[in-house]
Amino acid sequence: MATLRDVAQRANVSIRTVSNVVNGYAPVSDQLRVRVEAAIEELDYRPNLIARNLKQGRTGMIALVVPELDVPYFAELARAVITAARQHGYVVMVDQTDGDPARERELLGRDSRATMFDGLLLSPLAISADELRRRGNRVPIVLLGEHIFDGSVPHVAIDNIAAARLATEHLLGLGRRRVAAIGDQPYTSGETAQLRTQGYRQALERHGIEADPALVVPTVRFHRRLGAQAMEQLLALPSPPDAVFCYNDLLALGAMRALTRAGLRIPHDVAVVGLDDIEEGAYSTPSLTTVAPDKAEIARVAVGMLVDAINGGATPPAEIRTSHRLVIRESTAGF
Amino acid sequence: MATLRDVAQRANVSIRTVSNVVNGYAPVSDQLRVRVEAAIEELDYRPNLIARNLKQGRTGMIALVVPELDVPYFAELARAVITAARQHGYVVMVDQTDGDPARERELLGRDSRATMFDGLLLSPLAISADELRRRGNRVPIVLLGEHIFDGSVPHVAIDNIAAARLATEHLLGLGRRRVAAIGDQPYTSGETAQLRTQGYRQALERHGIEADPALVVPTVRFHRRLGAQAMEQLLALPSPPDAVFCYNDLLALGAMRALTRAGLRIPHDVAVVGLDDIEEGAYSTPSLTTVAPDKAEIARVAVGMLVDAINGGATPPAEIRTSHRLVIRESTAGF
DNA sequence: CATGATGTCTGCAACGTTGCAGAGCCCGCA
DNA sequence: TGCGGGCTCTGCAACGTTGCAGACATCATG
Repeated sequence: MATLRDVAQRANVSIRTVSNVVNGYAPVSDQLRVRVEAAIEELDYRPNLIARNLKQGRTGMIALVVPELDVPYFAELARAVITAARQHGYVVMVDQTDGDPARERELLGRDSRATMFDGLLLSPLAISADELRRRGNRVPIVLLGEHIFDGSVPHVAIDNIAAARLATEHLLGLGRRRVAAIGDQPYTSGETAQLRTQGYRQALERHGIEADPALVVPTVRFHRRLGAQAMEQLLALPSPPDAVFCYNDLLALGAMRALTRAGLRIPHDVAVVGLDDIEEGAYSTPSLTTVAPDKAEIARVAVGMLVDAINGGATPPAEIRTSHRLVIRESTAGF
Repeated sequence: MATLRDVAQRANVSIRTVSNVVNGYAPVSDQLRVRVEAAIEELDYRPNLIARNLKQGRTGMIALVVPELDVPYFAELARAVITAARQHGYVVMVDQTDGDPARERELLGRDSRATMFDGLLLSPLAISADELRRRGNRVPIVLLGEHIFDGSVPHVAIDNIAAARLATEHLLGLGRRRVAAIGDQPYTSGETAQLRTQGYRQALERHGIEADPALVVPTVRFHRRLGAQAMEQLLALPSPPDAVFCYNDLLALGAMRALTRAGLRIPHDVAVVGLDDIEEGAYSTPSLTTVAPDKAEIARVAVGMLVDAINGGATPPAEIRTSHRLVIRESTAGF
């Protein structure tokens, strides 16, 4: 690989001048510029970005860390983040933790590659705010999605309680009275799920319906298969539900699959609502009513905050609530 | 951020010794090691990876470039690549081109960030082998997926002709005789699609069935909506098909959606086969028969070749065919 | 013609790290 | 006691780039 030095030698100018030509910094006479550009061309010189990064103390890269990249929600979010980052001149390194707490913690550890990035977008599953706070002031971090939040780390998420309430009230509005919930996670790291359960309960309460504990089915993760299993469990109840709010679309798609297999009609026998608005739900049979977070907005806001933190240094840690809306499709609207 | 120098000062040793402790290179006495480690701890020192990279001439990062990250196939592939790369000690920068030829070419251009990576995995849509060859010997590249190949760039893909033939013959084996194909791309950059069309034709030929041009519907891209549109077009024919081979699962899911909406039964009226084996197809209603490429194998082989090229220097450009198999589900097997 | 202003170009140092070669020390052995 | 060898530790230089300060030439101006 040709370096600035090689080009300088060939063009018979100083290294510095070549650098000036490459970056368009200082004024360079046309004569020299032409000569330098010719040398660049002949040697097929390309700037060594690593050296440039070292010198400038920045890489122009941010990292996006998600649990699983092939979960449609994260894939769609990743796409939005890449697009948003690009508009600020950043590229995105995507990594996944497989939901493994140890892998999440690696990020904060001593040998983390985090120093290669100007900033970090993290969608945490297991890591606590406490751990994050203790990490000292290193690379700027913005959290994506809900998590216990103590004000020390900026984060961007929808209002999970309101979103869950909206979904549940939609089902109640259809006249359903035995509304189940799939996806609760009543243990430490399941804050998002717990908030959604709160929203679900609030909606029931507002309609004067007593919550039936048997109708709230926890799942360790938010995958199709677990949604199907949970639905089967609900159908086996003495008095099965006439509607289900699933904490994400994958659970809902799995639940619909189980309903169909059981010979039940959606929404006639059981209405289904999801959350995430992944593209798959718009094409499923039946198509899925869902609460849609504005992923582009999440990405835009999060990347914006991160870039501010990178440039400005001290942005006040903020907790941003992005918008969501109900998208009504066949799974609650007739077929 | 503390540097080696800071730690060295605090521990009263040379910079070099600190470096040795950090990297475990030379033997260091326990006494010194403890002192250095204490200083590291107190200053919360972390190695500057950019400087290390510059010194060592490698970054430990490879880039994966795909058209669209939220297309399930690419998301699943990306996950497999990240996993495979991790086992070689590499992390993966994922970028997407949105299928924009200009964005693909940027990668090879002078100001590309490609110099930040030790290697490049590229799933090209628009770029030609010719352009790739001309790029001179820079970062090692391995291509993913089918593309016109002249032996100058290594690439990894399934045998598209065989895969398409397998799908089509499965439909013919069910006794279907009007087998349609959705997804042809009879223009420059559509080599993958063209190969699948060849396989489709070969299967028809082997069964002595004359190909009906009206049954081959091209689509500009491989998305659900286009699959639905193509299916509607086929249903409008005077003599509609009794089976469809879709060039990927998304097209197939869209097609099934159109069939269901039209009140037709799958597979009773029309059988459907896709290609890619995305998880979504296992949970659709009906679930989707598909030809499954071994994505883990693709990732493993491609990353392996890339790492070899990075280390060894000159690996012979090879064209690797990875395996595929037919996964039979409800869309061709009764409901 | 002297002067300063302007316009080009350059050398030096530094970013933080690691490779290399060698310095100093201590130990065991003759 | 002297010497060689092994074990620790260190200083220097370099990776390829850019910031800075300044050198030099040219030009306009008084």
